Amino acid sequence: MNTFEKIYEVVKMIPCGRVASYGQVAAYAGNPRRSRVVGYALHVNPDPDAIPCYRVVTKDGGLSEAFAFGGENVQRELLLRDGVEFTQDGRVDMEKYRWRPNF
DNA sequence: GGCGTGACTTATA
DNA sequence: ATATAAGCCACGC
Repeated sequence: MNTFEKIYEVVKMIPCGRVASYGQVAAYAGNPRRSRVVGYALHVNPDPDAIPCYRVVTKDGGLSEAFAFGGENVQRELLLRDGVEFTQDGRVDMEKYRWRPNF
């Protein structure tokens, strides 16, 4: 399986109400240094219907500055719709909403 | 195949 | 705290 497909698989396996960081996805894709490829993979986003790129955030739980699949505002709505709350800093509470496959 | 770029992360100064 | 370097992989030229 190519790195891209692995990334897609990982992103698709993110449950509702949870968010994962690029590094996390990259780590589960095989190597945490693939975070860049994760960004590119979501950038091309061949299947946005199965690949909720809005559930992928930076390590700080914040959205990428270049995030523009529809608008940062849209992302906030989608995450809120999934039950994810935002902190006053406009970031996701990674301690509570970070994707935890082991948990 | 090389080079530059990019939705990132980590390490070092 | 910011700045810089390196690492990884895919795409376009």
